[in-house]
Amino acid sequence: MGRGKVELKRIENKINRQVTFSKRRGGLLKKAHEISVLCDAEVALIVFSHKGKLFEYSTDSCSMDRILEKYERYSFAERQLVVNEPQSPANWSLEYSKLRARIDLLQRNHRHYMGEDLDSMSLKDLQNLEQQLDTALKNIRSRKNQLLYDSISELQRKEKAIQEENSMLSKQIKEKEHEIGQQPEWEHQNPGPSAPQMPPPPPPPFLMATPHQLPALNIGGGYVGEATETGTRNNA
Amino acid sequence: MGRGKVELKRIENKINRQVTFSKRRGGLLKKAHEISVLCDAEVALIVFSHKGKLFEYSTDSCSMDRILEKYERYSFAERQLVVNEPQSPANWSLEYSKLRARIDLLQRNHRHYMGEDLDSMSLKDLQNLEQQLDTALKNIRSRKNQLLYDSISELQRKEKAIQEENSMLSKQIKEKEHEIGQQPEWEHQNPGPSAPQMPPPPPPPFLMATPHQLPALNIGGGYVGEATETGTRNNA
DNA sequence: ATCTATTAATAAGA
DNA sequence: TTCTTATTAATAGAT
Repeated sequence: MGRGKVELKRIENKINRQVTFSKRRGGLLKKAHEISVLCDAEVALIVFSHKGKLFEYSTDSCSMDRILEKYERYSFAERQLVVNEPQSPANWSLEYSKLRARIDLLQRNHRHYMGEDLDSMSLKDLQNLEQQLDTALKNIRSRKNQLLYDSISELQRKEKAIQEENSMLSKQIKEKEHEIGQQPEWEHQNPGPSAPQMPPPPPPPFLMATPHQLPALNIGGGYVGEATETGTRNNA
Repeated sequence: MGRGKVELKRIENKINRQVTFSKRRGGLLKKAHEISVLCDAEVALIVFSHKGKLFEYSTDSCSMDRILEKYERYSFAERQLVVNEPQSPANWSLEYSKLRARIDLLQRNHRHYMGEDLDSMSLKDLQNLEQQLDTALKNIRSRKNQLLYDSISELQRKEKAIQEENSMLSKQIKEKEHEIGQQPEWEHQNPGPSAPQMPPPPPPPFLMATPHQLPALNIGGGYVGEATETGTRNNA
């Protein structure tokens, strides 16, 4: 819109670029505000000019910080925060405050995840948080069950191996007896040397802990698992 | 732009609002990208829909996180929030690593709270985490219900006040009629001026959001709500 | 989602 | 920076 189409590439003329920036920046902030009001959306817009000057807009009902915090809650691709060790002493102070800021943010967030400091949160935020925790809880329980099942399988495997070893040993003993001759006392003490059916061992102790979370522990039968994933991510 | 001017206020029609949001969101992201390219600016744009769905744009040369980090640096610089700066240079390095360690911890923690990175956790850890999240979830739901009940009380209070005002006005009208003489037409238009039993108002809109989370909120009769949206993430 | 009549944004020029 | 104006772009309402 304007006297002539404009190609989507960096404007090389410096003056022109600055003028365009100024105009479009106004338009962008305006549109951000409009969608925020018209559609009841939460918008956070940050623009740094080429020269590094900061311009920002955020939906007034909540501050920029609040939206960024919310964003972090969503964006669980955690920032790995590549902080280069400050080189010169002049940078120390700056880097230090950066870290402090980040810690504050994380801590605030964490308190929310602990179900604390909820007074500042809106109903909608609470609902989102609830959903996230619910999903997390499902994942955690799923993982826990997986560990339990693994343990059980391992124990069963061991049991089987030991039983087989047992049979083997019994057989060997019998052979020895035949070679050397009868030793009736032994027979008495080991009445069924190769008894094929031993009673199953008691369940491992941790199974007693939370019985209600293991509704269908069909050991040796089909696998019972649960798939959980609510939060999906689309990238276009 | 469009068939008719549009007033800068919340679009009350839900369908309309959603359509407009979808269209303008596209426009906004596009314009953000354009200014970013044309003018060589760094842009970070975060939009949460009314329902809490996240949309974002950030200048590709640097990630969203980098821009947000930069923003925080600016923001904090402006607020001059220089937190207890370490005093002697000898301490700086130490303090710095301390903060780093703390951040790493918080981040790892946060992922666990999101139900991620669980492979490294022991069964005991998982059980603890489960317990904590369960408690947190209870708090959050409790707080949410508190908000809902507060809203309801407030609405009921208002309703009562309005009804009383209504009765008062009706009474005044009747008195006027007596003074001036019969005006039967009025009587017809206001059939029951001080009707003591009005039908209950519909439940407030937010009640429609998550029916299953409000097991006992039988206010003004039953209702049927709609399911909530899970947090998804789009990147354009 | 697609189509257009309109309005809004803005490029270029002053 | 600001104003003007010719043009393009965005989009409201309808389909």
